[in-house]
Order: sequence, then C-alpha cells, then structure tokens
Amino acid sequence: MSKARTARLRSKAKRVKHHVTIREVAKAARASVSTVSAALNNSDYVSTDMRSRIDDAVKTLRYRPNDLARGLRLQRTHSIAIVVPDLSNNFYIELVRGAKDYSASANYTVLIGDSRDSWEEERNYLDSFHRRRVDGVVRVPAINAAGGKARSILGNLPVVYADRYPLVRDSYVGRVGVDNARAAESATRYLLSLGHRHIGVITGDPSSGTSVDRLQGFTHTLRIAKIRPDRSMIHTGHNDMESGHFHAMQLLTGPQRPTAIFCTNNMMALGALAAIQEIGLACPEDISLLGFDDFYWATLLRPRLTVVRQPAREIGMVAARLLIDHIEGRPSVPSPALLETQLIVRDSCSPPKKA
Amino acid sequence: MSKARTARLRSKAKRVKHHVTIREVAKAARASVSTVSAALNNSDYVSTDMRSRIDDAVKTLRYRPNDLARGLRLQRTHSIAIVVPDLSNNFYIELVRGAKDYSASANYTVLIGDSRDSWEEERNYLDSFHRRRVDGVVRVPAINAAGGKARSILGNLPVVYADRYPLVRDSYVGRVGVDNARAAESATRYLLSLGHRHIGVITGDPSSGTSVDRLQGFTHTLRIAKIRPDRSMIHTGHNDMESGHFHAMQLLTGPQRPTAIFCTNNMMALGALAAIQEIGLACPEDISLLGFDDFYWATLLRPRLTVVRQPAREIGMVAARLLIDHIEGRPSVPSPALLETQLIVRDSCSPPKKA
DNA sequence: ACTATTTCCCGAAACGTTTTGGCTCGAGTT
DNA sequence: AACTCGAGCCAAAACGTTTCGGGAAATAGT
Repeated sequence: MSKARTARLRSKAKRVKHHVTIREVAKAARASVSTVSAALNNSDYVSTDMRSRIDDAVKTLRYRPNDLARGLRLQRTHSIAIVVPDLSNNFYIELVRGAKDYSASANYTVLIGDSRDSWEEERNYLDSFHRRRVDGVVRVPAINAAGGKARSILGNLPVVYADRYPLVRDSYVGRVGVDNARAAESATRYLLSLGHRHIGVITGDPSSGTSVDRLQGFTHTLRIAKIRPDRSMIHTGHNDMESGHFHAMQLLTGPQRPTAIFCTNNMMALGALAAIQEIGLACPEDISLLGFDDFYWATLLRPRLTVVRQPAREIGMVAARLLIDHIEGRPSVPSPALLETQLIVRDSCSPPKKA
Repeated sequence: MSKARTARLRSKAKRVKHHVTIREVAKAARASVSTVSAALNNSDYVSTDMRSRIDDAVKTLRYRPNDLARGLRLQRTHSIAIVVPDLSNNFYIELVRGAKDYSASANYTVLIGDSRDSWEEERNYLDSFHRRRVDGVVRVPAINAAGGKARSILGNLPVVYADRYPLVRDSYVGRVGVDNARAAESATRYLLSLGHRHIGVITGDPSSGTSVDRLQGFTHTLRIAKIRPDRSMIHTGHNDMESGHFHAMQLLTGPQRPTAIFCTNNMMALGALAAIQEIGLACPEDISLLGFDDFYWATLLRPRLTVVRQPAREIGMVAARLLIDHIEGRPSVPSPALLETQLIVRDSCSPPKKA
C-alpha cells in the first residue's frame, strides 16, 4: 500500500520523463508481470484471450521493453561492438555496414566506434562497450594499439579481428581479412608486367600483420623477378592522406625517382596523388600510381585510380558471423578467413616512359 | 548460506564468462557494497585507508562497473544517440565526430546510427536506442521520415535536429544547421556574378526544410536579379550520387543546356561531375559546377570543386550541446542555431562561354 | 560526565526485466 | 471418487548498481 502510494506520489511529482514499464502493462491488461513477460517472449501457455489483452495494453501504452533491465537479467545484450580506425575511410564504412547487416539478420545490434587510429580513443570505446556489456567486439585495432593492451580492458569478451591483426600473441576467437601477401603480389606483378623496375612503396605501420604481409608480398615478388628491393624505395606511413603525401613527396623528389608508386592503403594513395598533382607530374605518363582498397568515387579522379580491391563489406559480414557464431556456441567458418581481392585496372598505371 | 552456496556452485559450473561485480570487490576490500559504491563515485566519508583498499581490489580484480545496472538504477545512461542518413558522406562523418567530441567533453558517450536514408532503418535505430534508454538523440532524419513518425517510437525522449529538419509540427528541444537560404543565395549570386543566366539546380527532397530553404534562396536570388526561374531547370534528387548523375544528365542533354549547375548537396555534386565527365564536357569551360558541403578530397578532383562549405563538425558539436544542456536542465544556446557557411571558390566555376 | 556532532561505514530497498517453482482449475483416467 | 495431468496464471528471487536511513565510534562542546 504505502509502496503504491509513494510510487503514485512520485509519478505525480515528476510527471515528466518516466518510461512505461512492464508492470503498468500488466495492470492495464489485468495480468501479472510474469504473464506479460511470457507473452512478450511469446512462450507457450498464454491463452489467446490474455495474449490479446496484453497486446492491446502494449500498443495503447506504447510500451518499450527496457534493454538495460533485460540485459542485466539475461546477462547478455544481443549486441556487439565494432571499432574501426577511421570512419572517413570508405573501406571501413563498408566494413561496418557489412557487420551491421549480418548482425541485424542474426538479431544482434551493433555499436560503432571510430578510434581515429588512436589507442587512447580506442581504449575509451572498448571500455565503454565493455561496461555496456556487449556480447563481443570486432576490432580493427588502432595503429598504435599493438600488443594485448586491449585484452586487459576487455576482460574475457570474445573479439575477432578484421582487416588488421596484431602480431603479438593475443587471444581472439577469429580473424578475417584478405590474403595480403597475395594481393600485394598480384599488384606488384602487374606493375612489373608493365615494365616498371623502380617501384616505390608506401606501406603501413609494421605493428599490423596486414602491413607486413603486404610489404612482404611486394618484396617477395620483386625477388622472384630477380630485382633486388631497394630499401630507399620502401617508406612506412600511417595509413592517412598526410603521410601518403609526405612519403610520396620524398619518393618523387628523392635522388632516384621511381616510375611507379604502390600504396598499401587508399588514404595513402590519395595523399600520393595529391603529391603528384602538386609537383605537376603527369599520372600515369610520368609516374604510375597503384592503390589499395576501392571506393565509390575512385572513378571520379583523373586519372581514374587503379587499385587492389578488398571486399570490405564481406569482411565485415564474415567478422560479425565469426563473432556471433562464437557467442552462440556454434561452430563457424574457419579462421583466419581470407577473402579474395581483385586488381581493378583503370588509368593510373601505364608502362614507364623510356628514360 | 544456501544463497552463497548456490552462487558458488553456479560460478564453478560455468567458470567461463562471469564479470566481476561490485560485491566481489567489496569482499576483497573487506568493505560493504555501499561503501565501495561510495568510494567509486568518490563521495566523501570514505577513509583514506578504506579507499586505498578498495582501489587495490578494483585494480587487481579488474573491476568494470556494469552500465546496465547503473543505468537501471540511475534512470539515466549518460549517453546520447545520433542517427545520420549516410555515413559514407563525409559531411555526416564530420558531424558525428563533432557530436562525439562535444559529448565526450561533457562525459556522455554517443551511439551512432546510419540510416542509409531509409525510414525503416532509422526506425530500427531509434527503437533500439530508445530501448537502450539513451538520454536523448540528435537526428538527421531520413528523407522519407517526414512527419512525427519518430515521436511515437521515441516516447518523450528529447531530440534535436541537425542539418535537416521536418516541416510538419514536431516537438523537439532544438535545431541546428546553417542558414540555408542565405547559403544558397550567396552561391547563386556568385554564379550570377560570373555571368551565368541559365543555371540548373539539383535540389533535395522537399520534405526537408533544408532543401526547400536552399531552393528558395536560389529562386529568390534569381528574382532579385530579374531572372525568371525556369522550372525545367529545377530538378529534385535524393541527395545521392546516383540521382545527381541522373538529373545532371537530364539537364545536360535537355533541350536547353544550362551554363552552370548548382547542387544542394555534395553527393549530388559528385554525381553531376560524373555525368559531365561521361558526356565529355569540359568543366568549367563548357559547364560550371557548384556543390554544397566541402570534403577532404574535393581538391583531388579535376577541376577542384567550388562549394558552399558547411561547418559540419560545429553543427554536430552544437547539436550535442543543445541536447545535453536540455537533458541536464540547463539553459543552452538559442535554437534554431544557424551557423555560418562559406563559399569556397576553386576551379569548377568560370564565366560561361560566349554562345 | 553527559550530550551533540562528525566521521565512517553498513543493510536494505529499488530500478525493470526473466525465470523458477508452485498454485488452481478443469478434464481425463482409473 | 480419487487420482493424475496439463493449461494457464502468478509471486518471488535474481541480475549489479546507487541511495537512503541509520548505527557505532570518535571527537567536540558544555
């Protein structure tokens, strides 16, 4: 009684806010809370009469279950998180969308984090997701997030790596990406086949397996072709436009200018293109440019960019799949899952000018 | 006793999972749950000795508070949601980042939704956010999300509109964007000043106030200049590349080709550029192109795009500010908050060729 | 020496769900 | 007539927090 009264008083005092609860639905439907719950989670053993009364009440009261309470009780939230290093990079948008679409089909919601390639930011996101008790996370780690730093803040949440992956030992339930070595090989072979012998490469941070694989694929192919990789031609950037620009500048104005530049990610390719335009070189006549990752406006650029295309969306989908399968204790696809890349030949590469 | 025993048994049975709770921290620190809570929310009246014992326990047990429980008890989650129509549009990324940065500084986390400009998708996001009991949402409504549809699924959650806003009556706590009419006016005046008299315009869906304001600014300026707006020059698109391409094609191949095209958003400008390139027209010599919204790679295009720049990041920040101020019952900046635009003149507009 | 105050701590209730076990009622089986 | 059984419903406990109302001990005030 007194309980009911204080409740009423309170609700009168702050008529503002106040979300409608299952209890009010129960009252309106002349049912008990547990019956309403049963009806909502459409269990058996609810008469059709009762069920319709409850449905009515839900509708007229506009009841929305409280996922906080639900998650608390159930000890799982039916949600996963995905954190990527750069949302303004279309590759990651597509990856996120893939993850989101798969998750939706599996009845999971996804929380998105955008670390801007900073471990600080990523940590904040991971921590926040952990406190929200997501059921797992797919992670494209920030560049300076080497090592198992994340483990300690994620507790024993399952994580799957997408695109990038750590080189140090870290426990994860899956990994998905492309065969980076092979992708870089095919790109390099293409450049070689055009006749290039002096190829500059701008690669990403070596703390990511992705970058080392790509670089390794590059040098490997060179060696196969009996060309000794020239260390001065290999630059290490940070996967953003700025460092692409910077290192392309170095390459282009250095003592020996390459006839082609291979960038192991799309942002750096854009930066390189900017550098080329700035210097006033003609691409591909003076210098060929080969990028990684396709994006929807790559054909708007002049020259239209030749790239190694990664199936970003599929990577996201498979990542979500691996994670959710694991959460639900199902066997899943084999991991690491390596998807196919594709060399998309457009206009930014041509045979080198005769010197 | 029996309680303790069943707990122990369960924890032994599924040693997997299991998040450490405040209760275990309390036990480890030889404190009560309430004291630990007090210490964590650093209230007064906790001795330094006790506090350090608790800190130790927290650290060694790697305790992370459960935000579900917290939110449930507190009846607020210290989080807001933001849903935008297209994450692959850089304008919205910047907007989201602005919102995120402001929120972080105010100790709020933000959940991101990407509706792909579909009301269906947006509804799902809003519903999910509502069930998660975010404290408010900033919304850039999907194009077909006219009317107060959202209200019914958001209950009485506070919402602030950013960029787009609904024309129908809808209760919201704030709105932020730019003065779209003025922005379109300045763009139009610029084109007029270059000598253009036949200007095609590709505008967005008229269900958004933003679009009608921009169009109105355009026609208004024409009238001021004693030019009668030609209805066949006014096309209504969907804010994406495809429709920009389509309508530009219509304009360019129509009976009377304009000498300039003004697009009221960046995606449509890109589509228009694609159309121009496809037809083989020279821009700006044959046709001038003026876009809305700047983006980081606008200077990589040839010609470099002339655009009306909106302060996307600031819009996001102000939106978050309005929302959070409202949530905390503080007075805020006046709404609608209209930020300044800027005409960024680059290479895509020039005087029309003499006919 | 007694009381008032302050400091430090704790137990219990509450937030909104789901689940478990049990109750009641009527129908079917002996 | 006594019983089993299943259908349909419900009360209460639990999930992990915070907060409220005290209580005990120490300190201060008379």
